[in-house]
Formats: sequence, structure tokens, C-alpha cells
Amino acid sequence: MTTDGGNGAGSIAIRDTLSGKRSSPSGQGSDTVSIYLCGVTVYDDAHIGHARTIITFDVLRRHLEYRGIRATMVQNFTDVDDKIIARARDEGVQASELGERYIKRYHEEFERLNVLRADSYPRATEHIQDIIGFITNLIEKGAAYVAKNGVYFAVSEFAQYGKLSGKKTDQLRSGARIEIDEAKRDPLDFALWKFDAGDPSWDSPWGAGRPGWHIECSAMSTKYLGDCIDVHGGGRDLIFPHHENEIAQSETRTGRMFARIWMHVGMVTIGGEKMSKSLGNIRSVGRALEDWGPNVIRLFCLSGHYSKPVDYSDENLRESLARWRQIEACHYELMHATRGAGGGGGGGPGDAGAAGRLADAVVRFDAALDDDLNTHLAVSALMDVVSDANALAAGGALDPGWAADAGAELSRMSRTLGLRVPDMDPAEAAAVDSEVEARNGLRRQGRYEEADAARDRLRELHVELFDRRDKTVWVKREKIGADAKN
RNA sequence: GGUAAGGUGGCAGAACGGUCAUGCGUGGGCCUGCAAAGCCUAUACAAGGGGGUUCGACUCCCUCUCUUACCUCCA
Repeated sequence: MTTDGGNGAGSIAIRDTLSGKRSSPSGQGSDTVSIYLCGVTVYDDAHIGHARTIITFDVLRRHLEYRGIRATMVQNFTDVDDKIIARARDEGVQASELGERYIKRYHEEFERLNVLRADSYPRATEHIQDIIGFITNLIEKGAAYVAKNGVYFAVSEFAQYGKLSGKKTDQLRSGARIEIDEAKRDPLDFALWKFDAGDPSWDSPWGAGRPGWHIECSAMSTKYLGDCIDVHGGGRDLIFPHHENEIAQSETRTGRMFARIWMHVGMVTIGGEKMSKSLGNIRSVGRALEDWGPNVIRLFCLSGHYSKPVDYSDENLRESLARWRQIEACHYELMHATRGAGGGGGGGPGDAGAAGRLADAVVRFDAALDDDLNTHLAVSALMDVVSDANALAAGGALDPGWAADAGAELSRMSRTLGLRVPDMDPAEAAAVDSEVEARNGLRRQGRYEEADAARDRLRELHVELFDRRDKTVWVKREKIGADAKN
């Protein structure tokens, strides 16, 4: 039973980690949404786990915009951090130079993944004054204190600490894992500012140093999106302590709810285990792009519900590849049919049903995304259109009008998922057409060796041919590394 | 130990209190000069164990068990 009226935009619901309930990102009647996504720490290459989180939010954003809601998206780069400093020292470069390198690479890779640019990508190092201001507020409120080695947030001052992750402070204190630090009043207190006059360091009212990890997100999200964000998210592993700490800082400062919806994306696993540096099972985005290309990676990342883990296995990737091949071929199938290449019996009795099935699939696609961004079901709905088109084509009943409609819908659904069929300019298409024509002439004359040679030539251009009863359909394939290896 | 999310056919993975998607895989057929892709068709004892609620549960409740994640940096 839907609680709201269900008119387009208002019907989108996302499950909030904190309350466990679904609610609309756009609130009541608003047509804009603010989204803050915790991005990457720039000391190494991005991996598939990063990709999954970012692609999930990318689809959320695309779907919101399709529903007429303008999303303002802010995604940070953490460019000051102990690991960056250590890595820079090892390589003998400046921390800023290292960060710059990985930020550049990030943009290149995620552009290839067809991820829309965020409205801004704030960096911690460019917001030191905002961070200092934020910390000053917290000290004024009595929620932060200056110690020997830094400025700390006093967890005891925030009564609701633990509400996001479902943890109780005394349980956390009794856990043996917490680092004992004499300087802290409470082992749960976390650093807002670390004193260290080393390489990357900035002056502050309390002493030279650098910000702690969590404060940058509170400061920057507030600066760009205000005190209360509509959707705040990241990977599940950020729930504690990162997001918990952000809530503590921000809500202490404003006395208001920090984020209306917390959205957390499940981990990418390798053989059932979380991908992590310590296990040495990291798969980089760069490598994945080489092996599988952007569309397969996206389909893989969207193959299950975002909140659940997904296993980066060869089998799963192959399945995504098979799906992609079908979608790709279908785009061409519909394009050819639309160009009126006499498909035979248009307007048969089955066509009326086809229009209904198409409309139904589109409704299911959008409804799936409305319902807590169920990309798995959305992909299924898209695949229903693909197989319907294939069935009609195989039966010689692909009516050009239907093909045009289906092609438009398929493109639109693909766009929402961020899938992109390789571009082909008309001149190239015409060239392929005439090659195919020539080959069919050879086939009619029984000159099969020459015809096969023509087919091979086209294959080198990644054009694949399907000879049907009455015509030859061709598809321009995306080059995929893993294909070549097998 | 605490917290959270899960255990669905050979694999992946949904929905739903009553008819158990879909994809991959597998068998057969069609189409093709051959091929590829696709189509048609068939295929599966499917729900970790045990209780309970119900006319009826995979779906709700309890319990046990297993898995994973988080409790330390992590998307």
C-alpha cells in the first residue's frame, strides 16, 4: 500500500538505513533533491567496490531526473589522510601531487563508465577554513575539546551516538578493539583536528595540523547542500564510524536532522569475501574496463539489489556480458527494422499485443526503480523488451512502427541505467550496408568463399552479421577484452 | 562477545500470504550455403533445520544453525 499519491516523482522511495523505512528522496512535493556521496580517498586506483557505489548513485540520479526531479549531487575527494601522506613519502612526491594524479585518473575512468559528473567534487584540502569554522562551532557548544595531540569530538555530548549503526556506546567502549589514547577523555572520541606540523599542514586556532577524516564531509556537505541533506550515502562499510561520526558532528552543531535518507551500498566481494587491501583481492576499475568494458561493468553492478553484496566472479561477469550482447544486438535489430528494411508481415495480429507488452515493460521498469532502486528488476524488464523484439524479428513480424517505439524505449531505459551502445556515424553505417549488400550478391551467386571473406573483413571492424531468411542484420559490437581471451 | 544483513533450483537473482519471475547453464527443434546470434520447446526434488500463527507461508512470529559485513583505515 503506497502512502503517497503516487504521481510520478513522489512515488520514488528509498530505504533509509537509520529508520529502516522507505521514504521519498524529494520529500513532500519538492522537485529538487540534494545528494551527498562519500567518494574516494585518493591514494590508489579506484576499484570495483567504488564503482558499484558510484554507479548506484548515478542510476539514482538519472532516475530522479527522469521523474522530473533535479538532483544536486556533491561527491567529495578525501585528499588529506595518513595513507596519502605515507604513500607520497614512499614515492618521494608531494601529497598534493599524488592526490592530483589519482583524481585525474578517477575522472578518466568514471567518465568511461558513463557516470554523470557530479555538480561538484569538493576536496578536503580546499575547505580547511570551513572545517576550522565547523570545529570552532563544536568547541563553542562544548562538544569538542583541545587535547595534547589534537582536537576531539566528545561523543558523550551527543546522546544519540550510535543511532545509525545500532551500536550502544558502552558496548563500543567495552570492545577491545578501540585504540587507547591517553589524550582522549573517552576512547570513543574521534579526532577533528590532528596536530602535526609536517608536510601537508595548516594553521589553526589550536595549532598547526590537518583535519581528521569525518569532519570534511560534515563541513563540505553543509557548505554545498545546507544543514539537512536529502540523501547521504556511500558504501555500507562507512556506516560506522564514518557516517555515525558525521551525524554526531553535524547534528550537534545544528540541532537538526543531518540527512533525511541514509543510503548504503553493499560490498563487492571476491569469492564471497569483501574486496580489501589486506586480503589483496582488489580489482581495479582500470583493469575491469580493459577486461569487460563499461556496459558490462554497469550491468554487473546493477545485477542485484544495491543494498546486498555482489560477487565479482567470472561467471557473474559473463552473465552480464551475455546480457549486454543481447541488448546491443537488439538496438541494431530495431534500428534496421525502423529503416524499413522490409521485414515482411508488419501489422500481424501479434502486434497489438506487442504494443501492450512494451508499455507494460516500461511501466515495470520505472516502477522497479521507484521501489528502492530495484535495478535487478529494472534490467529484467528491459530484457523483456529485448526478447520480445527478438521473437518478433525471428517470426518476421517486426513492424517498423513498433520497432521505432521499442527502440526509443529501449534507448531511454538504457540511458537511465547508463548503458551506452557504441556510436556509429551514418557514413560508417552506409559503408557497412553496402559491404553487406555486396556480400549478399556473392551469396546469391554461390560464391561462398568470397562471401565468407567479406564477413571476416567486417568482423575485424567488430561488425557481426546474422543471415536471416529474408535479410541480413548486422550489429556493431563493443570491443570487449575478455572476449578476445577466450 | 555486540550489531546489521542474509541463507530460494547446477549457478546468479526477484516478487508475493494462496498461480514460485527472469537470466545463465543443459536437452531437442527451427532459421542459415556454412556460421554466429536469435527464436521455439523442454528441463529443475528450489526455498538451512525445527516449531508456531493461518483455511493456506518461500512470504508473518519464535528458535536453532550457517554465511558475510561492521565493531580498526575502508565504497
